[in-house]
Amino acid sequence: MEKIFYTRTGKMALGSRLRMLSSLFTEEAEKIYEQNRIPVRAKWFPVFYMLSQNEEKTITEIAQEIGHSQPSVSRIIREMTAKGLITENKKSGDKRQNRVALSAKGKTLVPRVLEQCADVHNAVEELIREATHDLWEAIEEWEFLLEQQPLSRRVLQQKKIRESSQVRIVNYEPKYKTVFRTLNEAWISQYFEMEAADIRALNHPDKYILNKGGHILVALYEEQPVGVCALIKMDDPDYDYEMAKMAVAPEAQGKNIGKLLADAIIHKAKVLGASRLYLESNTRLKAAINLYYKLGFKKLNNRPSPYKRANIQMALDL
Amino acid sequence: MEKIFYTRTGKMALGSRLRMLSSLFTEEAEKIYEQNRIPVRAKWFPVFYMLSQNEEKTITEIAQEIGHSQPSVSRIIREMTAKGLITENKKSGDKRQNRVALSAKGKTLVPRVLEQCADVHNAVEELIREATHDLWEAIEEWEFLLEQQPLSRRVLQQKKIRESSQVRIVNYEPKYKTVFRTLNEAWISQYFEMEAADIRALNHPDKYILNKGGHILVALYEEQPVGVCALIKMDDPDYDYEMAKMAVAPEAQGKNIGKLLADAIIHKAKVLGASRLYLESNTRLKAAINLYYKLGFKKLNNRPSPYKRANIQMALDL
DNA sequence: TATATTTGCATAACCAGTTATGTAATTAAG
DNA sequence: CTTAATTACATAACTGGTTATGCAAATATA
Repeated sequence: MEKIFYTRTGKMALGSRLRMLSSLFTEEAEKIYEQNRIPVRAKWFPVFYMLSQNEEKTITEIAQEIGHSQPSVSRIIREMTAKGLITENKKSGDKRQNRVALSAKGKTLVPRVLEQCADVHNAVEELIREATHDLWEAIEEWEFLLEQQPLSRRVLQQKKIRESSQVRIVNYEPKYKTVFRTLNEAWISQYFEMEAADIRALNHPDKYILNKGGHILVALYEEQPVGVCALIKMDDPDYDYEMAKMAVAPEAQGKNIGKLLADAIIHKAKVLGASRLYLESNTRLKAAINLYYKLGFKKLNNRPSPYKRANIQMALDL
Repeated sequence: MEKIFYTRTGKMALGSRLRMLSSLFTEEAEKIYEQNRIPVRAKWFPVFYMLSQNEEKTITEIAQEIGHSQPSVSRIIREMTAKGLITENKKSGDKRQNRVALSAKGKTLVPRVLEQCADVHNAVEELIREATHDLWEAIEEWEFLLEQQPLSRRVLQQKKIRESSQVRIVNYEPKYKTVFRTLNEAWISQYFEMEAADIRALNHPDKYILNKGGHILVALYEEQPVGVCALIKMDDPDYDYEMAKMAVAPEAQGKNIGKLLADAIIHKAKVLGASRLYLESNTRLKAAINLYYKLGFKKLNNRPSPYKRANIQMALDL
């Protein structure tokens, strides 16, 4: 492969580089058996090795132990049988099983294969010593890291980071009045029903939110308003503000906008000197509840609410 | 794959680990396209990327640039065409060529694919930062090291090292008389013809070699004599000894025995206080001549020889 | 004890690549 | 200017793996 291609596509090429390196190894392995005149195919090795550990085994056992699929082992056994390395069907009780073992001819090859195996081991170890970056350790580590969190998840996170950087949170202006109403109407009427308190607040945000000492923030993605959230002054002496009326346009979801809005609202509350935030929601809104937990909100016990849909209430100490 | 299997077979499993890791990447790549709703197969990426660099290209050009075989690109282009991403056959002069380019539909996907490509790049870079062993660098280094000397060569060297350690060089004893004769007869009559001087020396090594102040060393492999070499006292004031009658049994060749014998002979000569060694040979014996050069012997100009087959003469200053 | 489920494995079909092959178009050589 | 060699590419066949499928044997369940 052209080196140029790698450097131009960046780390995206890691997959194909791995493929190339692994196919190089496969080819070389085949050559090694040839040069030692061992009549065993390189790809038989795992099966051969398991059987060299003297006991007879079933196809499925071998497959599990070497991490191949059962049909793959099935075929390798067929090929090895054709070359006379395997005695098949040493039937035990279970007639479904194909208990296989190395034939006499197969057994005579064992020491040579194991010697060669040791040579390969040493050659690889020497390569590792020669290199400054330990490929073996690196693979082990990557297997672990990718098991912790698969590449696809990691890429998704990168996407969110990238898209977050294209989001701007701005203060409410009269031109966002419609957006504030429609975005909220959308999710409320999708999951629940619009209530009197909703209609009041959404139709007259100045009167019911802003003029009472509240605030509204708007999220812009590519300069278009796609999310809103309100910080409403409360009368309750225990709480300073309520975080409410958070809505993100469906087409802009998955871009971390909810989180960015909430962060901005919390920051705003702190700047305003608040020490405790309140919110109410409904457990059907899984993603939202999840976000609130991540922000540090804690569930609290019933407090009267003007909304029928509220079945969970949470608070955050700033 | 069972972790146990790795640890038991040692570094031999490197190939299959690489294969597993690379197939993991392939699967994840497919998922990533899916989760971003990009209607492009992961395996199309290299081709797509090349074409996104705006110019139209021929199949073969693409294949060379991305390092795939031509039929592989041919098929990818067919698949992409079926999905309407490619406009084919933008015919230039050469009617054999299939000049392809992204269609309008294909072009609309370019920014999304490139964005995703950047996300993958960043995700991998973060993984590299997270890991202590740099997989990317390791692969690069291994590609280089294996290009310098392929794995099969390295394994061969390991084999030689292992077998060398099973070789013992011992002094001649009367019981090795037959071996000394037959091993030498074998190669002489295979390549040339036995001459009078050969027959004398091989039948009466005591009289013609040992009693004249010469020595014979024997190489044992698994306690069997498989190689011989003689150090013959010379009359010539310019040279102390001649290294001659070196022979290794065909079945024991490739185990570095020739080298070990020669080293031992040279060492013996030094111990005996010699300062210059002489040998004669024939250029048809490529492997032998090669060995002599490696030992430091230098070609010299004609000196009379009792042997017809001698067409090259060499000397080594100790 | 009859029936449903599970298991072991062979076989088939698929996959993403490869090498080998055939053919038409082009270029080089006589 | 004809013939030979080369080139571009599609197609076929192979490779080393996979998943899907089907069947018979064994086990669990009613």
